[in-house]
Amino acid sequence: MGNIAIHYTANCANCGLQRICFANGLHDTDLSQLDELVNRKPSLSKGEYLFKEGEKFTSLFAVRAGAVKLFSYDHNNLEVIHGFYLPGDIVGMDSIAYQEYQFYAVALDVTTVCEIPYGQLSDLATQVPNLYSQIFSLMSQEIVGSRMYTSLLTQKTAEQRLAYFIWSMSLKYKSRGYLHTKFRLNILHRDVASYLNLTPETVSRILAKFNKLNVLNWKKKEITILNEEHLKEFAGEDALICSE
Amino acid sequence: MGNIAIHYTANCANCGLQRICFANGLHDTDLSQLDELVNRKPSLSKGEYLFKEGEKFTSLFAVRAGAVKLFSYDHNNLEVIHGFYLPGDIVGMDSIAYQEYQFYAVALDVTTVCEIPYGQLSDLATQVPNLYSQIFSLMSQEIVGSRMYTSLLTQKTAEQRLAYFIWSMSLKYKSRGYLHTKFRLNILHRDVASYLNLTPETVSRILAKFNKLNVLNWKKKEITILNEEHLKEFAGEDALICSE
DNA sequence: CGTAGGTTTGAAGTCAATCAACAGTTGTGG
DNA sequence: CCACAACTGTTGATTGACTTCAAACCTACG
Repeated sequence: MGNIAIHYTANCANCGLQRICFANGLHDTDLSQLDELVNRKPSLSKGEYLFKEGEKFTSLFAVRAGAVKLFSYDHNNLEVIHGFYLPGDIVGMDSIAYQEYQFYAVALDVTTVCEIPYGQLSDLATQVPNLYSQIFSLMSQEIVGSRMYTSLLTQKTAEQRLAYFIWSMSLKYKSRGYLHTKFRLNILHRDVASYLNLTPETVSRILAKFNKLNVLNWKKKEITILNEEHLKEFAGEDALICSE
Repeated sequence: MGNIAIHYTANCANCGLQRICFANGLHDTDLSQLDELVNRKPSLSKGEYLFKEGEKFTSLFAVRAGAVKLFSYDHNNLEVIHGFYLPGDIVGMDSIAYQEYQFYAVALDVTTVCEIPYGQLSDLATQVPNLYSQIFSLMSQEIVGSRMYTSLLTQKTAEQRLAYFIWSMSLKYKSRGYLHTKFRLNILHRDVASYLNLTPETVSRILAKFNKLNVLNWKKKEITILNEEHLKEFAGEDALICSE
């Protein structure tokens, strides 16, 4: 069961995610400049931190593989989860305004990221206006995404929230070209509950219901969607905007 | 009771809000360039729209006086309120990523705004790196602010939410140099309820309680805070970060 | 001065949380 | 590789914070 190390040089030009990363809309020459400042780290294993709350803000991170959760602690020292980041997502933009990271970011699985030093990105952008537009656009999407998340938590029932969450994960995999009706999602039910502002008990009860109704099955980190239409209905008719 | 029109030329250099607007940290020469692209509109009266959902995105708006609410409609055609904007706040940043405004923005009172055409702002910023930093910073603050708002709605009780809302309004007036224990706030209880994800009935009941306990009084658009310490306690010990 | 929209107050209802007990899963050390 | 401990997930009974429904009372403004 030894792994054979596959050796190739990752770069922005050959990255399958460039359409949804900073690289979107850049010319080849600009792309190679962006490529040069990206620091490609070795894989993080489960439980390793990208950054912690209060640390000096230095870089943004683009997720290339795996999954990252962003969280803080409430006054009872319980985790409050602000989001899950999958390949193509950018982590850390909320910390630009401040000198330090605002939250904790931890790998949920074996995860690879591109580290993008913010100072250098910012410098490069002064020479590449398209890059600025791209950063603005991503930040603006983050604001709208955050408003939509708030609507999800406040306007929808527990059942709708969970159905929407799973449906949007499925959509994400679909947009990345993966199978979207059966995929691995290494997120604890407890963490999903926290993200959706529910208790693990409630999540468990709703999953039991979905399973009974043959809508979907979530066992051992593996999600199987059995009835997409039905799932969408549970998510609520006026499905929220999904950025991708 | 006729008004005497006071005639003077408003500009960024003499604006009392420059520290919290885009102008923050700019040199005099850059400031005058920013000043030139700002379009100062005549006052809006109550009920006039800055923009509507779906309209082409052209400009950001800095509130100079009055109040603006940002909202959309839910599936029952009821208003969902995303925020209130007071002097010094910037409206519209969530729409940068898209070609069109994402929400409705309406004046709640007689309101004056500076219209900042986004294309021109963006062009100017390519020549003035400090301006870029300032835009990034404001957007990043908007993201963090949005996360904090979500925490408020999901982690706090109805009583804490309302106490925090009033307390943060008071702080805002304080930071702008106004009296912070007695001020006019032309926001309907119904709108506050919507913003805090409560019903008007619940807001009414809690205000009755605060009034009975001599914590504060909110009658006829006028808020009087009688016991600041007590109000802060009702808002919850680990008071949320307030950006200003 | 009258009326429509906003607010208040009380009674009844509900969704999801909490509490509690058990079952299944994972990971670790002997 | 098994055994045990610690963690994670499930299920049922009960509770509570806020909503919903209903009706009366303001108050702003034509």
